[in-house]
Amino acid sequence: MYGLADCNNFFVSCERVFNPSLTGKPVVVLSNNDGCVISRSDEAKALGIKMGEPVFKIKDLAEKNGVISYSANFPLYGDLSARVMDRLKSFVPSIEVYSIDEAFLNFDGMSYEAIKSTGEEIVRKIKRETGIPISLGISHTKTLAKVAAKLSKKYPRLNSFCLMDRDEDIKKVLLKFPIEDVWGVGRAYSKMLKLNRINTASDFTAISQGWVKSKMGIVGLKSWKELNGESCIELEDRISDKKQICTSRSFSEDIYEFEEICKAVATFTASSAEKLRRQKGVCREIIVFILTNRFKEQGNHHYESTLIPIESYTDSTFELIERACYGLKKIYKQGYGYKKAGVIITAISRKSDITPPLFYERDRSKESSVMTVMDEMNTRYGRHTVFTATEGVERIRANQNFLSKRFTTSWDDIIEVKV
DNA sequence: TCTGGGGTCCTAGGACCC
DNA sequence: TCTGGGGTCCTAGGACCC
Repeated sequence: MYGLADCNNFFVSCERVFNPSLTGKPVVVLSNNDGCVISRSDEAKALGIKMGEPVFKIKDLAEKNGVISYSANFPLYGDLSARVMDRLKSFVPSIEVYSIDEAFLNFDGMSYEAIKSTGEEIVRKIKRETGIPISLGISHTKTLAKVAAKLSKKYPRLNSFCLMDRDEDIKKVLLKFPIEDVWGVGRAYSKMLKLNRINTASDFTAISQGWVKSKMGIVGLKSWKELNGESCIELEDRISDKKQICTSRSFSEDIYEFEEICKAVATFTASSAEKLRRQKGVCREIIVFILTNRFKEQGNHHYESTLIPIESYTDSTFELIERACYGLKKIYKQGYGYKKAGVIITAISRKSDITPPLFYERDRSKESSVMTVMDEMNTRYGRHTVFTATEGVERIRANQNFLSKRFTTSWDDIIEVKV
Protein backbone atom coordinates (compact mmCIF):
# COMPACT_ATOMS: atom_id res chain seq x y z
CA MET A 1 0.00 0.00 0.00
CA TYR A 2 1.06 3.56 -0.75
CA GLY A 3 0.41 6.62 1.34
CA LEU A 4 0.47 10.25 0.40
CA ALA A 5 1.12 12.70 3.22
CA ASP A 6 0.31 16.24 2.23
CA CYS A 7 0.86 19.29 4.43
CA ASN A 8 -2.27 21.41 4.58
CA ASN A 9 -1.87 24.98 3.23
CA PHE A 10 1.82 24.43 3.85
CA PHE A 11 3.40 27.90 3.66
CA VAL A 12 0.57 29.45 5.63
CA SER A 13 0.82 26.66 8.20
CA CYS A 14 4.55 27.41 8.56
CA GLU A 15 3.81 31.05 9.32
CA ARG A 16 1.23 29.96 11.86
CA VAL A 17 3.70 27.74 13.71
CA PHE A 18 5.59 30.83 14.79
CA ASN A 19 2.61 33.13 15.02
CA PRO A 20 -0.35 31.26 16.47
CA SER A 21 -2.48 34.41 16.46
CA LEU A 22 -2.93 33.78 12.73
CA THR A 23 -5.09 30.74 13.48
CA GLY A 24 -8.65 31.14 12.25
CA LYS A 25 -7.80 34.21 10.16
CA PRO A 26 -7.56 34.54 6.38
CA VAL A 27 -3.84 34.37 5.57
CA VAL A 28 -2.01 34.19 2.23
CA VAL A 29 1.64 33.75 1.28
CA LEU A 30 2.91 35.59 -1.78
CA SER A 31 5.42 34.66 -4.47
CA ASN A 32 8.63 36.48 -5.28
CA ASN A 33 8.11 40.24 -5.59
CA ASP A 34 4.85 39.78 -3.69
CA GLY A 35 3.30 39.10 -7.08
CA CYS A 36 0.99 36.09 -6.81
CA VAL A 37 -0.80 34.14 -4.12
CA ILE A 38 0.95 30.80 -3.65
CA SER A 39 -0.56 29.54 -0.41
CA ARG A 40 -3.90 30.21 1.25
CA SER A 41 -5.45 29.38 4.58
CA ASP A 42 -8.90 27.76 4.53
CA GLU A 43 -10.40 31.13 5.46
CA ALA A 44 -8.68 32.77 2.47
CA LYS A 45 -9.90 30.00 0.19
CA ALA A 46 -13.42 30.54 1.48
CA LEU A 47 -13.19 34.18 0.37
CA GLY A 48 -12.67 32.93 -3.18
CA ILE A 49 -8.98 33.77 -3.45
CA LYS A 50 -7.51 31.46 -6.06
CA MET A 51 -4.16 29.72 -6.28
CA GLY A 52 -1.70 31.71 -8.37
CA GLU A 53 -3.90 34.79 -8.49
CA PRO A 54 -2.06 38.10 -8.96
CA VAL A 55 -2.11 40.18 -5.80
CA PHE A 56 -3.41 43.35 -7.44
CA LYS A 57 -6.56 41.54 -8.50
CA ILE A 58 -7.54 40.65 -4.94
CA LYS A 59 -6.44 43.88 -3.28
CA ASP A 60 -9.93 45.20 -2.52
CA LEU A 61 -11.24 41.85 -1.38
CA ALA A 62 -8.22 41.37 0.87
CA GLU A 63 -8.52 44.78 2.47
CA LYS A 64 -12.22 44.44 3.08
CA ASN A 65 -11.82 41.07 4.77
CA GLY A 66 -8.63 41.69 6.71
CA VAL A 67 -6.56 39.17 4.80
CA ILE A 68 -3.04 38.94 6.23
CA SER A 69 -0.25 38.65 3.64
CA TYR A 70 3.24 37.25 3.96
CA SER A 71 6.14 37.35 1.51
CA ALA A 72 7.42 33.86 0.83
CA ASN A 73 10.08 32.85 3.34
CA PHE A 74 11.60 29.78 1.74
CA PRO A 75 14.43 29.19 4.22
CA LEU A 76 11.78 28.85 6.92
CA TYR A 77 9.56 26.55 4.84
CA GLY A 78 12.48 24.39 3.78
CA ASP A 79 13.50 23.92 7.37
CA LEU A 80 10.03 22.97 8.59
CA SER A 81 9.62 20.66 5.61
CA ALA A 82 12.78 18.81 6.61
CA ARG A 83 11.41 18.36 10.13
CA VAL A 84 8.12 16.93 8.84
CA MET A 85 9.90 14.55 6.43
CA ASP A 86 12.23 13.43 9.17
CA ARG A 87 9.35 12.55 11.43
CA LEU A 88 7.46 10.78 8.64
CA LYS A 89 10.46 8.52 8.04
CA SER A 90 10.18 7.12 11.54
CA PHE A 91 6.73 5.59 10.97
CA VAL A 92 7.22 3.53 7.80
CA PRO A 93 9.90 1.42 6.08
CA SER A 94 10.62 4.13 3.49
CA ILE A 95 9.34 7.41 2.07
CA GLU A 96 9.76 9.41 -1.11
CA VAL A 97 10.01 13.15 -0.57
CA TYR A 98 7.93 14.26 -3.51
CA SER A 99 7.90 18.03 -3.00
CA ILE A 100 8.41 20.55 -0.24
CA ASP A 101 5.05 19.66 1.27
CA GLU A 102 4.32 16.11 0.10
CA ALA A 103 5.76 12.65 0.62
CA PHE A 104 4.77 9.20 -0.55
CA LEU A 105 4.90 6.55 2.16
CA ASN A 106 5.57 2.88 1.75
CA PHE A 107 3.50 0.61 3.99
CA ASP A 108 5.07 -2.61 2.76
CA GLY A 109 4.69 -5.62 4.98
CA MET A 110 2.05 -4.09 7.24
CA SER A 111 -1.38 -5.56 7.95
CA TYR A 112 -4.57 -3.63 7.27
CA GLU A 113 -5.02 -3.03 10.97
CA ALA A 114 -1.45 -1.83 11.38
CA ILE A 115 -1.76 0.52 8.43
CA LYS A 116 -4.96 1.95 9.82
CA SER A 117 -3.60 2.64 13.27
CA THR A 118 -0.25 3.90 11.99
CA GLY A 119 -2.01 6.25 9.59
CA GLU A 120 -4.05 7.80 12.35
CA GLU A 121 -0.99 8.08 14.53
CA ILE A 122 0.99 9.84 11.78
CA VAL A 123 -1.60 12.56 11.33
CA ARG A 124 -1.87 13.13 15.07
CA LYS A 125 1.83 13.08 15.88
CA ILE A 126 3.07 15.19 12.98
CA LYS A 127 0.72 17.95 14.03
CA ARG A 128 1.71 17.68 17.66
CA GLU A 129 5.45 17.45 17.10
CA THR A 130 5.98 19.87 14.23
CA GLY A 131 2.93 22.11 14.43
CA ILE A 132 2.09 21.37 10.79
CA PRO A 133 -1.33 19.85 10.01
CA ILE A 134 -1.23 17.13 7.36
CA SER A 135 -3.66 14.98 5.39
CA LEU A 136 -2.96 11.35 4.67
CA GLY A 137 -4.43 9.16 1.95
CA ILE A 138 -3.60 5.48 1.59
CA SER A 139 -4.47 3.04 -1.19
CA HIS A 140 -3.13 0.42 -3.61
CA THR A 141 -1.29 2.78 -6.00
CA LYS A 142 0.25 6.22 -5.82
CA THR A 143 -2.49 7.70 -8.00
CA LEU A 144 -5.20 6.22 -5.78
CA ALA A 145 -3.35 7.44 -2.68
CA LYS A 146 -3.55 10.91 -4.18
CA VAL A 147 -7.29 10.49 -4.59
CA ALA A 148 -7.59 9.32 -0.98
CA ALA A 149 -5.59 12.31 0.25
CA LYS A 150 -7.99 14.66 -1.57
CA LEU A 151 -10.95 12.99 0.10
CA SER A 152 -9.33 13.24 3.52
CA LYS A 153 -9.17 17.00 3.06
CA LYS A 154 -12.62 17.36 1.62
CA TYR A 155 -14.59 15.51 4.29
CA PRO A 156 -14.00 16.82 7.84
CA ARG A 157 -15.45 13.69 9.40
CA LEU A 158 -12.46 11.72 8.11
CA ASN A 159 -10.14 13.70 10.40
CA SER A 160 -7.57 14.17 7.62
CA PHE A 161 -7.11 10.44 7.13
CA CYS A 162 -8.52 8.22 4.40
CA LEU A 163 -7.67 4.59 3.85
CA MET A 164 -9.13 3.29 0.57
CA ASP A 165 -8.85 -0.46 0.46
CA ARG A 166 -11.96 -2.29 -0.77
CA ASP A 167 -12.58 -2.34 -4.51
CA GLU A 168 -16.24 -1.46 -4.22
CA ASP A 169 -15.43 1.61 -2.10
CA ILE A 170 -12.82 2.76 -4.61
CA LYS A 171 -15.31 2.34 -7.47
CA LYS A 172 -17.83 4.45 -5.61
CA VAL A 173 -15.29 7.19 -4.99
CA LEU A 174 -14.07 7.33 -8.60
CA LEU A 175 -17.64 7.70 -9.82
CA LYS A 176 -17.72 11.19 -8.32
CA PHE A 177 -14.06 12.13 -8.69
CA PRO A 178 -13.54 14.88 -11.33
CA ILE A 179 -11.15 13.89 -14.09
CA GLU A 180 -9.21 17.15 -13.80
CA ASP A 181 -8.33 16.30 -10.19
CA VAL A 182 -6.58 13.08 -11.17
CA TRP A 183 -2.81 13.15 -10.67
CA GLY A 184 -1.26 13.24 -14.14
CA VAL A 185 -4.24 14.81 -15.88
CA GLY A 186 -3.54 18.48 -16.43
CA ARG A 187 -5.32 21.28 -18.28
CA ALA A 188 -4.78 20.01 -21.78
CA TYR A 189 -5.79 16.41 -21.18
CA SER A 190 -8.80 17.23 -19.04
CA LYS A 191 -10.09 19.48 -21.81
CA MET A 192 -9.55 16.77 -24.40
CA LEU A 193 -11.15 14.11 -22.20
CA LYS A 194 -14.19 16.22 -21.45
CA LEU A 195 -14.71 16.82 -25.15
CA ASN A 196 -14.91 13.04 -25.37
CA ARG A 197 -17.49 12.92 -22.58
CA ILE A 198 -15.05 11.62 -20.01
CA ASN A 199 -15.81 13.68 -16.93
CA THR A 200 -14.90 11.52 -13.96
CA ALA A 201 -12.10 9.20 -12.95
CA SER A 202 -14.62 6.40 -13.30
CA ASP A 203 -15.42 7.34 -16.92
CA PHE A 204 -11.69 7.31 -17.56
CA THR A 205 -11.11 3.84 -16.13
CA ALA A 206 -13.91 2.51 -18.32
CA ILE A 207 -12.42 3.44 -21.69
CA SER A 208 -10.09 1.16 -23.61
CA GLN A 209 -6.37 0.92 -22.98
CA GLY A 210 -5.63 1.38 -26.67
CA TRP A 211 -7.52 4.65 -26.85
CA VAL A 212 -5.71 6.03 -23.82
CA LYS A 213 -2.32 4.97 -25.16
CA SER A 214 -2.93 6.57 -28.54
CA LYS A 215 -4.30 9.84 -27.16
CA MET A 216 -2.20 10.29 -24.04
CA GLY A 217 0.90 8.19 -24.56
CA ILE A 218 2.62 5.97 -22.07
CA VAL A 219 2.18 8.49 -19.26
CA GLY A 220 -1.58 8.60 -19.61
CA LEU A 221 -1.71 4.84 -19.77
CA LYS A 222 0.08 4.65 -16.45
CA SER A 223 -2.55 6.88 -14.83
CA TRP A 224 -5.25 4.64 -16.31
CA LYS A 225 -3.63 1.49 -14.93
CA GLU A 226 -3.05 3.04 -11.53
CA LEU A 227 -6.67 4.13 -11.23
CA ASN A 228 -7.63 0.58 -12.13
CA GLY A 229 -5.58 -0.63 -9.19
CA GLU A 230 -2.46 -1.76 -11.02
CA SER A 231 0.57 -0.12 -9.49
CA CYS A 232 3.10 1.03 -12.10
CA ILE A 233 4.62 4.20 -10.67
CA GLU A 234 7.12 3.04 -8.11
CA LEU A 235 8.27 4.70 -4.96
CA GLU A 236 11.65 6.36 -5.43
CA ASP A 237 13.17 6.51 -2.03
CA ARG A 238 16.61 7.76 -2.94
CA ILE A 239 17.00 11.36 -3.92
CA SER A 240 18.24 11.49 -7.50
CA ASP A 241 20.66 14.09 -8.79
CA LYS A 242 19.19 17.03 -10.68
CA LYS A 243 19.67 16.88 -14.43
CA GLN A 244 19.34 20.61 -14.73
CA ILE A 245 19.52 23.38 -12.17
CA CYS A 246 17.68 26.60 -12.86
CA THR A 247 17.72 29.89 -10.96
CA SER A 248 15.59 32.72 -12.27
CA ARG A 249 13.75 35.72 -10.89
CA SER A 250 11.50 38.54 -11.94
CA PHE A 251 12.78 41.98 -11.03
CA SER A 252 10.74 44.45 -9.03
CA GLU A 253 11.11 46.90 -11.92
CA ASP A 254 12.35 46.84 -15.50
CA ILE A 255 16.13 46.84 -15.88
CA TYR A 256 17.78 48.51 -18.86
CA GLU A 257 21.48 48.56 -18.04
CA PHE A 258 23.71 45.69 -19.05
CA GLU A 259 25.75 45.95 -15.83
CA GLU A 260 22.65 45.59 -13.69
CA ILE A 261 21.37 42.52 -15.51
CA CYS A 262 24.87 41.11 -15.39
CA LYS A 263 24.86 41.37 -11.59
CA ALA A 264 21.60 39.48 -11.45
CA VAL A 265 22.77 36.79 -13.86
CA ALA A 266 25.99 36.39 -11.86
CA THR A 267 23.99 35.99 -8.65
CA PHE A 268 21.72 33.38 -10.26
CA THR A 269 24.76 31.54 -11.59
CA ALA A 270 26.46 31.53 -8.19
CA SER A 271 23.35 30.11 -6.59
CA SER A 272 22.99 27.39 -9.26
CA ALA A 273 26.66 26.51 -8.93
CA GLU A 274 26.25 26.12 -5.17
CA LYS A 275 23.41 23.68 -5.72
CA LEU A 276 25.53 21.85 -8.31
CA ARG A 277 28.39 21.40 -5.85
CA ARG A 278 26.00 20.29 -3.15
CA GLN A 279 25.05 17.28 -5.28
CA LYS A 280 28.73 16.72 -6.13
CA GLY A 281 28.08 17.47 -9.76
CA VAL A 282 29.91 19.19 -12.57
CA CYS A 283 28.45 20.63 -15.76
CA ARG A 284 29.39 21.32 -19.34
CA GLU A 285 26.70 23.77 -20.44
CA ILE A 286 24.97 26.86 -19.16
CA ILE A 287 21.90 28.54 -20.61
CA VAL A 288 21.20 32.24 -20.03
CA PHE A 289 17.84 33.82 -20.77
CA ILE A 290 16.30 37.29 -20.46
CA LEU A 291 12.82 38.59 -21.13
CA THR A 292 10.85 41.80 -21.10
CA ASN A 293 7.54 42.15 -19.27
CA ARG A 294 5.05 40.03 -21.21
CA PHE A 295 2.09 41.73 -19.53
CA LYS A 296 2.98 45.14 -20.82
CA GLU A 297 1.05 45.96 -23.93
CA GLN A 298 3.08 48.79 -25.35
CA GLY A 299 6.76 48.64 -26.19
CA ASN A 300 8.84 46.01 -27.90
CA HIS A 301 9.10 42.59 -26.42
CA HIS A 302 12.20 40.56 -26.35
CA TYR A 303 12.85 37.04 -25.21
CA GLU A 304 16.08 35.35 -25.95
CA SER A 305 18.13 32.53 -24.60
CA THR A 306 21.50 31.12 -25.46
CA LEU A 307 23.33 27.93 -24.63
CA ILE A 308 27.01 28.32 -23.87
CA PRO A 309 29.13 25.16 -23.99
CA ILE A 310 31.99 24.92 -21.52
CA GLU A 311 35.33 23.51 -22.62
CA SER A 312 35.30 20.81 -19.99
CA TYR A 313 33.28 19.88 -16.92
CA THR A 314 33.34 22.44 -14.14
CA ASP A 315 31.71 23.33 -10.83
CA SER A 316 33.53 26.62 -10.38
CA THR A 317 31.37 29.66 -9.70
CA PHE A 318 34.07 31.85 -11.26
CA GLU A 319 34.19 29.94 -14.50
CA LEU A 320 30.42 29.61 -14.75
CA ILE A 321 29.85 33.32 -14.13
CA GLU A 322 32.40 34.10 -16.82
CA ARG A 323 30.54 31.91 -19.32
CA ALA A 324 27.15 33.25 -18.24
CA CYS A 325 28.22 36.86 -18.72
CA TYR A 326 29.67 35.97 -22.11
CA GLY A 327 26.27 34.50 -23.02
CA LEU A 328 24.41 37.52 -21.70
CA LYS A 329 26.52 39.79 -23.88
CA LYS A 330 25.40 37.85 -26.93
CA ILE A 331 21.67 38.21 -26.24
CA TYR A 332 21.38 41.54 -24.42
CA LYS A 333 19.95 44.33 -26.51
CA GLN A 334 20.13 47.93 -25.51
CA GLY A 335 16.88 49.83 -25.13
CA TYR A 336 14.77 47.01 -23.76
CA GLY A 337 13.45 46.99 -20.22
CA TYR A 338 14.09 43.51 -18.90
CA LYS A 339 11.74 42.14 -16.29
CA LYS A 340 13.19 38.72 -15.70
CA ALA A 341 16.37 36.75 -16.22
CA GLY A 342 17.69 33.33 -15.37
CA VAL A 343 20.31 30.69 -15.87
CA ILE A 344 20.04 26.95 -16.33
CA ILE A 345 22.98 24.66 -15.70
CA THR A 346 22.73 21.51 -17.83
CA ALA A 347 24.79 18.60 -19.14
CA ILE A 348 25.45 17.60 -15.55
CA SER A 349 27.59 14.65 -14.48
CA ARG A 350 28.90 13.39 -11.18
CA LYS A 351 32.27 14.84 -10.41
CA SER A 352 33.56 11.38 -9.55
CA ASP A 353 32.51 10.02 -12.95
CA ILE A 354 34.51 12.31 -15.17
CA THR A 355 38.14 12.24 -16.20
CA PRO A 356 39.89 15.60 -15.82
CA PRO A 357 41.11 16.94 -19.17
CA LEU A 358 44.76 16.52 -20.03
CA PHE A 359 45.18 19.76 -21.92
CA TYR A 360 43.47 22.62 -20.19
CA GLU A 361 45.31 25.57 -18.80
CA ARG A 362 42.81 26.62 -16.16
CA ASP A 363 43.92 25.53 -12.70
CA ARG A 364 40.82 23.75 -11.51
CA SER A 365 42.30 22.43 -8.29
CA LYS A 366 43.02 25.92 -6.98
CA GLU A 367 39.53 27.14 -7.80
CA SER A 368 38.11 24.03 -6.28
CA SER A 369 39.74 24.82 -2.93
CA VAL A 370 38.37 28.35 -3.04
CA MET A 371 34.88 27.00 -3.74
CA THR A 372 35.09 24.65 -0.78
CA VAL A 373 36.03 27.49 1.55
CA MET A 374 33.32 29.76 0.13
CA ASP A 375 30.67 27.10 0.56
CA GLU A 376 31.75 26.41 4.12
CA MET A 377 31.70 30.07 5.08
CA ASN A 378 28.32 30.63 3.51
CA THR A 379 26.91 27.60 5.26
CA ARG A 380 28.28 28.60 8.62
CA TYR A 381 27.68 32.35 8.58
CA GLY A 382 24.71 32.64 6.25
CA ARG A 383 24.22 33.03 2.52
CA HIS A 384 26.20 35.74 0.71
CA THR A 385 28.76 36.08 3.46
CA VAL A 386 31.35 35.79 0.70
CA PHE A 387 30.52 36.23 -2.97
CA THR A 388 32.12 37.20 -6.25
CA ALA A 389 32.56 40.85 -7.16
CA THR A 390 30.55 40.37 -10.35
CA GLU A 391 27.46 39.78 -8.26
CA GLY A 392 27.84 43.29 -6.92
CA VAL A 393 27.78 44.54 -3.36
CA GLU A 394 24.36 46.01 -3.84
CA ARG A 395 22.46 43.07 -5.10
CA ILE A 396 19.31 43.43 -7.14
CA ARG A 397 16.54 43.17 -4.58
CA ALA A 398 13.09 41.74 -4.91
CA ASN A 399 10.10 43.25 -3.18
CA GLN A 400 9.51 41.40 0.04
CA ASN A 401 7.37 43.75 2.01
CA PHE A 402 5.70 41.29 4.31
CA LEU A 403 8.51 38.98 5.29
CA SER A 404 8.35 37.08 8.56
CA LYS A 405 11.53 36.48 10.56
CA ARG A 406 13.74 33.57 9.63
CA PHE A 407 12.85 31.88 12.88
CA THR A 408 14.78 28.71 12.26
CA THR A 409 17.71 29.59 10.01
CA SER A 410 18.87 33.17 10.32
CA TRP A 411 22.25 33.87 11.87
CA ASP A 412 21.07 37.36 12.85
CA ASP A 413 18.20 35.89 14.79
CA ILE A 414 20.54 33.56 16.62
CA ILE A 415 22.74 36.49 17.64
CA GLU A 416 19.66 38.37 18.78
CA VAL A 417 18.61 35.52 20.99
CA LYS A 418 22.06 35.22 22.51
CA VAL A 419 22.23 38.93 23.28
C1' DT B 1 1.86 50.22 -10.09
C1' DC B 2 1.32 45.13 -9.28
C1' DT B 3 1.18 38.92 -12.94
C1' DG B 4 6.22 32.92 -9.31
C1' DG B 5 9.90 29.58 -9.66
C1' DG B 6 11.76 25.04 -10.30
C1' DG B 7 11.56 20.71 -12.13
C1' DT B 8 10.54 15.85 -15.01
C1' DC B 9 9.31 12.81 -18.78
C1' DC B 10 7.84 11.64 -23.46
C1' DT B 11 7.48 12.13 -28.47
C1' DA B 12 8.27 13.37 -33.16
C1' DG B 13 11.27 14.57 -36.53
C1' DG B 14 15.71 15.46 -38.53
C1' DA B 15 20.53 14.34 -39.14
C1' DC B 16 23.51 10.97 -39.34
C1' DC B 17 25.67 6.17 -39.11
C1' DC B 18 26.64 1.43 -41.33
C1' DT C 1 5.12 0.40 -59.93
C1' DC C 2 9.41 0.55 -58.00
C1' DT C 3 12.50 3.54 -53.85
C1' DG C 4 16.91 -0.96 -48.09
C1' DG C 5 16.75 -1.63 -43.33
C1' DG C 6 18.00 -0.81 -38.92
C1' DG C 7 19.81 1.96 -35.78
C1' DT C 8 21.42 6.25 -32.53
C1' DC C 9 21.57 10.86 -31.04
C1' DC C 10 19.90 15.37 -30.57
C1' DT C 11 16.48 18.97 -30.19
C1' DA C 12 12.22 21.33 -29.72
C1' DG C 13 7.97 21.26 -28.02
C1' DG C 14 4.29 19.64 -25.28
C1' DA C 15 2.50 17.58 -21.44
C1' DC C 16 2.69 17.21 -16.52
C1' DC C 17 3.98 18.08 -11.32
C1' DC C 18 4.55 20.99 -6.93
